[in-house]
Amino acid sequence: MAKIQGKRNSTKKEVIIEKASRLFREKGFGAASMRDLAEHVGVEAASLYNHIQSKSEILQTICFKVANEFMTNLEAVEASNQSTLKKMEAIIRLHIRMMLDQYEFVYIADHEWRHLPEPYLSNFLNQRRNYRKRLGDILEEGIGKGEIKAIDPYVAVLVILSAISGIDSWQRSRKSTSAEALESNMVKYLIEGLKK
Amino acid sequence: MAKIQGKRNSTKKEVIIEKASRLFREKGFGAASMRDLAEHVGVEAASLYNHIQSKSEILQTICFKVANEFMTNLEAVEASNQSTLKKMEAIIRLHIRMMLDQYEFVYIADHEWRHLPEPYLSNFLNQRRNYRKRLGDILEEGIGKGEIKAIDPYVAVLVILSAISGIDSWQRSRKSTSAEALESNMVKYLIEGLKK
DNA sequence: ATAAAATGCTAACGACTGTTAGCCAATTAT
DNA sequence: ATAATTGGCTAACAGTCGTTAGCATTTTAT
Repeated sequence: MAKIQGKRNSTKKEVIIEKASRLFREKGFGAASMRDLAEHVGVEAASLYNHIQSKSEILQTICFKVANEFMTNLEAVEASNQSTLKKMEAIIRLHIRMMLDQYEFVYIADHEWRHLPEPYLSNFLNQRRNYRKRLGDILEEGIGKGEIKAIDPYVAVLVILSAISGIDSWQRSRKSTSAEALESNMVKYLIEGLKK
Repeated sequence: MAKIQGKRNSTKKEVIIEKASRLFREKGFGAASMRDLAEHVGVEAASLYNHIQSKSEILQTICFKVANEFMTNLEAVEASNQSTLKKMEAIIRLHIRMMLDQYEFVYIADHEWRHLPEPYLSNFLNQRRNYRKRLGDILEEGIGKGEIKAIDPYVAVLVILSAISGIDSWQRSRKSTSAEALESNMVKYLIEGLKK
């Protein structure tokens, strides 16, 4: 049975996935070994397999957890009755926040999905394509209604998502740019390019 | 002696690096094996070592080749007498072009630098920090002269570079967006956010 | 033609990979 | 108290990794 861990309010499987996310980001999925991971969890490598089925399963869990979270949020935004600009701002802000406080997970979903085994790889890429398509549709609708500038929606989505995912190279140590300032400045830049 | 290859106007070392760049991008540095690479070059794994010294050396060559190319261009732009907007546009266009026609190399310098061994890793990161700093200085000067909008230069650099590096997820197959259209649309979006 | 250098090959080393088997102790359920 | 389950351990497997040694062949220089 999956019981509650003593210290924290999380199962050991969750601890494993959390530690793994850090390791996968630092070394890359291929270069991170199960023995490495085991050491960080405080256990022998073989013992990991009492909680997970394979190394790939960890990657799958992380990637689809992130994908589902973004997708759920997108659906909420789509169903809302805001203006196009407000919708885009909501999405942009969510992406930035996710990047800031679920950094490891988002990073892996962004950069290590290549190592997903089939059929999960195709599945993941389909979801991603679908997500971007629907973001583009929001922009296109906004253009049709004359709410935003007539920019190529595909390029705009590319720019917005890539810009945010680039926060991974942000130097958290810099005092000059706090998380809040980063978010507001980035929103400003990205939204400004959409306004008429 | 490093002699000229029969077919092409390139040494075998260059062929190895070219094939490796493709492989490193597809599988990641850690997951790409020398035996894999050897097969693509048409040779046994051990024979590679007649032309290179190690797997890491290939990564180093690629990363610093790209870094030097960008740095050289930046110096030319800095020395020029253009307006801030023109300077930024020149830099943006170069980045996009590099991304489009030296895709594999740029991708690796962007994503696989983590696997550089010390002291090359520190060296590379220093160069990158320096590059971004100087891009930020160009923007700051433009703001001081009142040529562009008073945006946070650090964030602007982050957005611009990240947006361009995100072209790696661009679907070349899409007929709807040619390389030229992509470039002009992207420049438009990114430059627009800088204008007053 | 002969020497020298470059480049290929096979075989192998030692280290490391993800994962499984089998056993034992601790915890939980009856 | 006893049985059942969970989760830890050690040992090991079969495979792959980057790399080196030693030898053979081809190409270049003299």
